[in-house]
Amino acid sequence: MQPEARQKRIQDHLNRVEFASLEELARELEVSVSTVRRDIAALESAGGLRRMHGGARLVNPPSDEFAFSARDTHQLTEKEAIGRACAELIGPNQTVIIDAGTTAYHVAKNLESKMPQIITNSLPVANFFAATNRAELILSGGVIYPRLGVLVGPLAVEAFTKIHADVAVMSAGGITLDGISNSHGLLIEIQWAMIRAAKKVIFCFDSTKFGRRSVSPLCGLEHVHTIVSDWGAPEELVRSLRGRGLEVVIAPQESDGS
Amino acid sequence: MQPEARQKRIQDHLNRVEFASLEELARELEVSVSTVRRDIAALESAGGLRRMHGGARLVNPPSDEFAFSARDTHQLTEKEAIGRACAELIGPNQTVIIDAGTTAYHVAKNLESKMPQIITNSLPVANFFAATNRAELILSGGVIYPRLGVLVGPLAVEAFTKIHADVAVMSAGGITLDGISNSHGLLIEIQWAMIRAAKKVIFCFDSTKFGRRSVSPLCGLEHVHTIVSDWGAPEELVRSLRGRGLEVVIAPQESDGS
DNA sequence: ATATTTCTTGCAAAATATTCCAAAATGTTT
DNA sequence: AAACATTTTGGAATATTTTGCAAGAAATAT
Repeated sequence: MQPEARQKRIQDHLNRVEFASLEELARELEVSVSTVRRDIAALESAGGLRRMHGGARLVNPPSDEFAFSARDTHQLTEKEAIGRACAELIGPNQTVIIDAGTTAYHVAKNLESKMPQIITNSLPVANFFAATNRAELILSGGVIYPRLGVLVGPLAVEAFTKIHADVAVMSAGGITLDGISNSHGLLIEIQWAMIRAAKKVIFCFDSTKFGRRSVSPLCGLEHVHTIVSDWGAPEELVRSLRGRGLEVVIAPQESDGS
Repeated sequence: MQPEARQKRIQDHLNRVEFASLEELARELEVSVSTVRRDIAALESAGGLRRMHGGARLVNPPSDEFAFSARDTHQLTEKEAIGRACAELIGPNQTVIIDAGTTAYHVAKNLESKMPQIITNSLPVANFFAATNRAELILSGGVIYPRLGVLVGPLAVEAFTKIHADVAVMSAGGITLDGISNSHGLLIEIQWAMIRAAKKVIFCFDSTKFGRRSVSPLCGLEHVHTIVSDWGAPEELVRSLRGRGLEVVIAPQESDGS
């Protein structure tokens, strides 16, 4: 097989899995590890991927988690359903804040057709729209928090205190009747700024987050207007939330396209 | 079979498979490898396909990836050499501003070992460092300029007016004795802010940029401390620049660990 | 700390490209 | 149809590129 064809296959493979070990690629392409090594070196120069110890990873990953990780695919269909349902709550040409985090990312993916103006501190969201050109995307400044691809720090907070938005699409680590909490303390201050900047606040939780309390409390339920979750959300808690005057949207299980 | 008909079959075959090896084509058309070789040579000069080691490839692949700023393969080896040479000018633990643009991107790729603090408005640079903790990366805010993955606008300018850096690694569209110019007017204001924010200003140009003048003037040479280019830079202009007191670094053609 | 895996580098073997030439095929003229 | 000129083809000898391997260096894991 010719080098260029092989390199294209490597790039394609990586576009699907985001990270691949050399051995994996060598087995798949039926060439030696040395050859794969040379190929990914060439591809790195071209800029499509980045060489890592043990393999190669995509430079602009479409999501912030490795797609091959089994743990992620677990909640994937739920998050996609939530993404579709939440996107329907958002009208065309609105200004919408997108929080960092996988669930909010799935909402963003469904927003393309609404010609929105998006404001975010999430690198994956930015990458998604940088490629498509169907939305105006404002990225907050900040320092990159390595594992998550989130922008944090004073620059990020400041960006959100200076703007106003129609909607904020948020996600967090847990929700109880006492309020919403998140596991990453660094994000709390930014999320606060997001909530204050938006006229309407939507929180997205996959159903495993219900009744869970993470380390850092984020805000009380009085700051939230709408909650979107999947079909697995505990009925009783949903009822209580509605009793508090919150709109709770449950995404339907069936998927049309996938 | 006549040559013309055979060449048409080759082109058709390639339109289906995108890549084809010589042996494959020879078998399919029942002619010798030599003949196929001559045919694809003819087709290449006609422009329908591109010849490569082992076979041929469609010149215009149907599903070519979206063109992102970092994927520009023009003057690739030169830019990589410039990247290596320029990285050597930067000390460990420095605060470095990296301009958006392919040449500056190649500098960034060589900076990881220096434990730098990087400040940039380039999404490709951010993506490159997104998964490492060997560099602290600060991304300016701003709205994404779609094709290039650059952050522009007031947020971006403001981010650079508020910070200070040891070095700024810049790139631009052209350099003459009158000064430096760039083709994207949107970037001028940001680049100005970068230059003001840095104690030392390094400009990287591949040699094709010498003597070229782009539409928007950016700054005079008095704001520049160092210029890095490749071995193709015109001697006379280099001498003149040195006469003006500028440090001019010419990257060596072969890659050696100097 | 040591042990293991992965990376680099240099080299020989294999695969592919280039150039040239004679045989075969095609076209032209008598 | 025969003789000749022209083009095309297949193949051989020689460069060039690519590939796989192995030993030492570097990075990561234990």
